[in-house]
Amino acid sequence: MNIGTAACESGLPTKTVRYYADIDLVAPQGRASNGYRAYGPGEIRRLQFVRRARAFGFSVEECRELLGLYTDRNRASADVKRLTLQRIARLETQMAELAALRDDLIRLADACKGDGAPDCPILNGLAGTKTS
Amino acid sequence: MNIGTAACESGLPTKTVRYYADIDLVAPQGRASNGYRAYGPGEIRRLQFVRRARAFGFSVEECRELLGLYTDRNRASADVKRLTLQRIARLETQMAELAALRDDLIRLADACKGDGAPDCPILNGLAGTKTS
DNA sequence: TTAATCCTTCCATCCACAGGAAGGTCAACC
DNA sequence: GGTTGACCTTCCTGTGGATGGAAGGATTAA
Repeated sequence: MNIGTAACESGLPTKTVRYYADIDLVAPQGRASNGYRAYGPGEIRRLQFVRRARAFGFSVEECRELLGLYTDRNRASADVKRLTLQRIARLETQMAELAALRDDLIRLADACKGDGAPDCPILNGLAGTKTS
Repeated sequence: MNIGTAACESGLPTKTVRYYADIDLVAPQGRASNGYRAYGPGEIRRLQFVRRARAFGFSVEECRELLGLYTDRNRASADVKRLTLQRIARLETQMAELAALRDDLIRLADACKGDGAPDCPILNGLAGTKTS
């Protein structure tokens, strides 16, 4: 299977598949006589796996680790669960930070009439001037 | 005021202040005779402004726009409010996406006993195998 | 005087690719 | 046989927003 087909089957852009080969995340089976990368069903499965894990926000390095566990027949699901719980915790933190930001911005926006007046509470807020 | 002092006063790393000068986001007043960047109170205020706006998640380009409005005496607060509301909407979207991810991961993690057993529902889930 | 600190420029690095140039390969069609 | 067009290769550059470091000049305190 050429890289185009592999990309199509795995749902990844060709560039990404080539990139994953470059960084040795998912290496092709080998090379055809013309130098083309050759992919088999196993690589497709791994590419799909990485695509899903990336969509779940795992970094490429985490994907590498997950792939190792995925491929390892003696894998311990405890390790996988650990990574997943870490990822969940990171998501919670990110969400809390975003929520705090949003609340601050909402407070600023609420104080702003939004007309053409030159005195803008948002700018004052960002400038550190007291707003309330 | 030299760049070190300006960095200290504004709460930004020296490197970042220099970077902002390079990309012409906050230019120094001028240069001293020895070539050192010279900052005044006005620049400090703008650096602080950018630091806060960046902390609020505005991109550097948005900061540039906000700075323009901040500096413009005939600024219209409607423009500022528009940017802020856009930013809030973007935050809401991001949070919703993160929440969806988290819920999916929690569902996977819940299905996983987390023992040493080789059959891991999380890996199966990431691999696209049916889990429920 | 000398050591420490500060400043300058320039270059490299991070993440995870994306875009594009220059050129080789292959199948189909006229 | 020629030509188009799709596909493949490598290599280089750029993204955002800095950060780290090297090499070298300036300033300052002891």
